[in-house]
Amino acid sequence: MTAPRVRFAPAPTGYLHVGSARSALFNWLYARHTGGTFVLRVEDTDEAKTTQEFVDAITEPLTWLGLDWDEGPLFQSAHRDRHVAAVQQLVAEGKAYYCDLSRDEIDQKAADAGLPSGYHGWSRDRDVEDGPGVVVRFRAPDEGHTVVDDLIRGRVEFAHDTIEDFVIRRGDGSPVFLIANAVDDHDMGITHVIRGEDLLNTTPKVLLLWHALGFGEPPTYAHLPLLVNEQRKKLSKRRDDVALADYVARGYLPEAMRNALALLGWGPKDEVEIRPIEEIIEMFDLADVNKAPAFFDPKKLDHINAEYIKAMTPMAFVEAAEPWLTADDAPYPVANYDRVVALALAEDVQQRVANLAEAPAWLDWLFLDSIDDYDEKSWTKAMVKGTVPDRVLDDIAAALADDDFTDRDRLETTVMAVGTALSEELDTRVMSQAPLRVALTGRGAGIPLWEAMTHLGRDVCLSRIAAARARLDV
RNA sequence: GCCCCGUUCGUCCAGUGGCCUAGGACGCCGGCCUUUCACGCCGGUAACACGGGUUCGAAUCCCGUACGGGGUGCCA
Repeated sequence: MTAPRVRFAPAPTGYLHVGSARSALFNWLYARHTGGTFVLRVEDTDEAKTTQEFVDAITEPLTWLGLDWDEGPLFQSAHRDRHVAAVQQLVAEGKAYYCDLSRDEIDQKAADAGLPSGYHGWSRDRDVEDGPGVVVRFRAPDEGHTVVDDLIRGRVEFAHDTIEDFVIRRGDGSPVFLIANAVDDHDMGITHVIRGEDLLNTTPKVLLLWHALGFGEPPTYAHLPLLVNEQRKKLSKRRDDVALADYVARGYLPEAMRNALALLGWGPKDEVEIRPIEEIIEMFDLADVNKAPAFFDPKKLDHINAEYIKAMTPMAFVEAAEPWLTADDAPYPVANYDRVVALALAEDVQQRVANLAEAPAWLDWLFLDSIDDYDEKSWTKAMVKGTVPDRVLDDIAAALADDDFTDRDRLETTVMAVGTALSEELDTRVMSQAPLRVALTGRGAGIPLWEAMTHLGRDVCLSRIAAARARLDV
């Protein structure tokens, strides 16, 4: 048995759809699992010129995901002569014919004849001459059926009388994808066609052309279940996040995205979901792919991404997060960003974020010149409803007045001691950390204070405590 | 309308005739840890769409019904 050759054949639409990315991934997994070849082919059959920008919109996300291809990108448009020749061959052999009927005329004829809408072979024997606006239709068999032996779905039968004489060349002379697919898959020696279920219905047409062209043994097909949204509808560009680039922008890691995508329609038998791609390649098998559509759950993606983030080294995390940490819209003056500080606090941030884009919000107070906006609820809770916040702040300021702020443990001990002392004096529980946190960060929750305080430094800490204390008296 | 596909916890997946009083993960709920929020740990919630067969035995095989989805273009 020869090594499999699979292909991922996206249309150049200007972005890579997550559903397409999943198809690409499954092709890639199958190729890597079997030691086969993964071919990238851009399906630019239509008129529209394929610009470099549109090609990049496909290759960049694939590269980001780590899905390397062995051949390509090949362009369907480059083989147009072959496609046209195939059409001519079919016409010459009487297996296809010219038709000059417009869509309106076809609808009219169907209505007049009381037939279901659609084309009913009216031009088969009209001997239409080729010319501008004239299409070529394939003479579909009237009887019998075509069987698609699908690796995922099993045997699927299509009765020929339900397949109309479909167009294989447009009025402008351009071949449609059906014939281009048959010819290219044949010429490129593709052995397995792995794609979305939305293409299942087109398969018998391609097979019919394949055999009419005398191509011999056709590829094996495997139709993947569709990716759907919460409403169980096919992911649509309009209301769903379908562009892979959007996920990149929101700080998802390629390894996490790839892992998450691999879990849609397939799952490892040992039930360990988050694992190295090498293991997934090892275990992957098309025969194990599910048939039912899968909802791409953002919550699950977040969880997987969070796990990958926690597993990163602090350095790797900071480097990966820096595009967000140093973005123009960061919640602090970007010039204040300090990698050393980010690195020192990375682990605390890593266990709190689901994606890289969330990182700046946890570190903002370290890079802000001063706290100008206190979170209202936090302020109320710690400073208004809290127990003697004024005393807490005063005592902390006094206790820390001579500290050099280099020892995180000492800072913690000192601050906690203030709470303990006050608790005894007033015979009630006094929390010293809450007012301090609000004074320093403007919020009631966040990463641990102590290490961060050593980076913020004595002067900044003390002045923020004083600022909060002053606000308390207003 | 016609053609095709599908149906295991809310979601994703495991399960390919007996190991299933159906397992894991996410979510959710509760608890522990904690002078923040998280993390972590422990526990709980919850499903074989329905009806007929076949079989000693069915989530697993067959048929039907219901529901959902996809396709019905000179888009791919």
